[in-house]
Amino acid sequence: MYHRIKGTRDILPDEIYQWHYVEDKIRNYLERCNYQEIRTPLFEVTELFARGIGTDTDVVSKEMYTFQDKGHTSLTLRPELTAPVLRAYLQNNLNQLSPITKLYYLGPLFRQERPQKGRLRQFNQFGFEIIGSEHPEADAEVIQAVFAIYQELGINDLKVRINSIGSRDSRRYYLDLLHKTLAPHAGEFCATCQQRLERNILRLFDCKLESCQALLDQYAPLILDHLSNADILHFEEVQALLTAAFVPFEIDQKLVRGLDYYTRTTFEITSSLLGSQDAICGGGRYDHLAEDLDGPPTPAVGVASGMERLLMILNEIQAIPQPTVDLIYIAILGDNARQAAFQLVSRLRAQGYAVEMDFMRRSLKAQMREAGKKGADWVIIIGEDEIQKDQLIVKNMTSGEQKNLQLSRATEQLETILR
RNA sequence: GUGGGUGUAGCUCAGAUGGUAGAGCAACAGGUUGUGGCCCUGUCGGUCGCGGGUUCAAGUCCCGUCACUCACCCCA
Repeated sequence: MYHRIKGTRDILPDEIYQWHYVEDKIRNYLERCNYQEIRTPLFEVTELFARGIGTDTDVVSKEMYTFQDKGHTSLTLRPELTAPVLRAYLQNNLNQLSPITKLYYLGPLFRQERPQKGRLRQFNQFGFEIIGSEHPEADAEVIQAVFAIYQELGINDLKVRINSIGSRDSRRYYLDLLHKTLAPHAGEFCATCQQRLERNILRLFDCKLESCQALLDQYAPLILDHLSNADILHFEEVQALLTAAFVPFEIDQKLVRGLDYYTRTTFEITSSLLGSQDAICGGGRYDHLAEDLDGPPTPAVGVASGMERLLMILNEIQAIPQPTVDLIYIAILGDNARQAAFQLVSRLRAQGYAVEMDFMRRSLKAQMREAGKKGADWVIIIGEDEIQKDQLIVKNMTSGEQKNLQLSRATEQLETILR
């Protein structure tokens, strides 16, 4: 017997309605914001991710599913969607159609990590991007919109954290400063932090060790104290806009995101209902990604939200309504009734009804049980007797009432009963 | 990659000190002749993850291995 590979999931029929429900809600809200859907390939040339996300990031350095195709091109199953979306935006010259483009997506991503709660190797995200605007209202809309989607789905206890890591220039200045300040104390940090100090200094803030955090509190300059005036202004306006839109948030100067392309605004929304991986979405501004991908300078901001994590929360708070079934079941008795029944099935379906008939040739009792189990509202019984008398029986499964109708005029007569 | 937990019927789980397995639910069939949901009865269903070892005897002890899971790193 074959098994699913590690970190993947089968979404079975009794769960799929949840996905449909959530996807509908997401699409509905995003289309109210006038985002348009985009679908890009599941794999891309490896270099797109290496250049877009950054070779030093964990995602690129150790989590990608990379392989060679027969033309010896290195391909990678997409580990995130911002870079592919921007690639598509540039390649198809969407910037020629309008200076501003709002895109959303929904689909699977792949990262070869050790699976755990809320973390899979193939997982789904929805996300959206505003490409073309450098202004804080774009940042604010992205945060406001994801937050609103969660609210419409019935989730309330969420924590929105925002930060600004500055434009590239002021960030470079800050990183230098940070390094200069901390280097003399390097020996006091834990082993991994010592590596972070040299490789990816912002990650120091992620360390869970109290000793390291204490050192940071003592020595590290705070990023917000070292941004340019323009950065500060931008960040303040984002905050003002969020406040105006009633989005609660807190500033977290230690919020650092793991992808290199971010500039200025970064944010994350977390839920206490998830496990240790508590972020339901994350995003930010990436004003230089277009250039990094050899396009013209194009400011942009976006967010990516985990579908599985979203569903975990919704199940936890039981916020997904049961699906409604709307089914007519046709019970058949005897070989002579089968053709008439099958004909009725096809007629009723053509009229728009959901209809299913018995395929097991079992007793009427068993067929009724089956109909009940499937949640059928009506059962139509066609047996040998009925064929003889040009009749059929319609039974209402809720009230238990049943009526005889004329088989040859079944479709018209049913119309009035089934409504 | 590192550490912890778990692995017994389709599902959820019980199986003290070792003596070759059970329950509930589900499935299926009956409870009079062609009618569901409740109730009752019965039936089906397991090489106890896999491989070694100890023992007269192992689901139960030991070793190994695989899988799942949670956590670290990082992220959705």
